[in-house]
Amino acid sequence: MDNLARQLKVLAEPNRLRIVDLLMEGVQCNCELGDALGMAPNLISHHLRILREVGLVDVERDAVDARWVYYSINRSTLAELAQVFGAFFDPARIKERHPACGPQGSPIQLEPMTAIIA
Amino acid sequence: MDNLARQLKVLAEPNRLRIVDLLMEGVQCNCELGDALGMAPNLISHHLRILREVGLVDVERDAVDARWVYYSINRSTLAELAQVFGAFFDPARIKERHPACGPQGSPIQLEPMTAIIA
DNA sequence: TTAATAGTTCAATGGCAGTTGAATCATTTG
DNA sequence: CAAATGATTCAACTGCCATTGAACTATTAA
Repeated sequence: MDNLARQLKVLAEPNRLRIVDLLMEGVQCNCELGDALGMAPNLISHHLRILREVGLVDVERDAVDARWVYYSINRSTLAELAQVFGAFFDPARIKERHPACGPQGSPIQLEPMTAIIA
Repeated sequence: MDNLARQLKVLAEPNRLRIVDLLMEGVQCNCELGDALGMAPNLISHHLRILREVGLVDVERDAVDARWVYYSINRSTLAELAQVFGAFFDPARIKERHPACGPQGSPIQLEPMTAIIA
C-alpha cells in the first residue's frame, strides 16, 4: 500500500502527469517535452528522473547521434499500476458499515447531513 | 487532467490512503480511524475534510447520539475516479514513437541504455 | 581543437501541506 | 447548570519538493 502511495505521489504532480500523457502520445525527447509544456530542460530532466525511479519511464539513446535521449512509458509497470489501482479503488470492495463505537441501539438509524459542509 | 491530478494528490498521502482503505472496510467514526492508525483525532478530521472536498467521502451524524459522526466512501465519485484513471493509464493508449526532433535518418535505430541509470 | 548542441547535475530558494498542541464547538449526561 | 464526550478549528512549526539559474558532461560539427 505504501508502494501504491509512492506511485500516486509521483503521478499527482501536474507537470509529471502531463509528461506521462505526452509520452503516451509518442513524444519522447527532452526538448519536445519542454516545448510542449513550456518548461526548462533541466526541470524536464528532474521530473523524468523521478518517473524513472518508480519504473514508469524507460530511457534510450539515439544510435546515430548520441546526444539525443528518448524516453518512453514502461508498459508492464503501467499495466501493473492500472491493475493495482483498479483493484484497490473498486467500488465493489466497499463493505457495509459495522461500527464498533457509537451508542448501542442505533445500528442503522442515521440522517443525512449537509449542515456540516456549509 | 488537472482534476485528475488533484484527486491523485489527495490519494497520494499515505495516511489518507489508509483512511480510504479503512472506510472501504466499513470502519467509519473518527475515533476508530484514529485508533486503527495511531493518529490524533484532529489529524483524522483534517484528512477527512480534504477527502470530503474532492467528493470521495460523505458524512452522516448519528440520529440517536449526535456526537458521533460517521464517514463513508462516495460510491459514484470512486467509480468515476476508477473509470477515469483506468482510461488515462490504459497501456493500450501508448502510441508508437514519432519524433519531431533528432537526427534525420535514424528513425528506429536505438540501443537500450542502462548506463545512464547507474 | 574550438564551438555548438542536447541533456544533466548542483546549490539555493520559496511555498505548500502534514503534524502538533491548545482552544473551541456541539451534544449528551449527571 | 456543570461536567464529560466526540469532534472540529486554530495557530505555529517543520520538512519536503518543485522551481530557478548556473555550472558541468558528453557528443557532434566546423
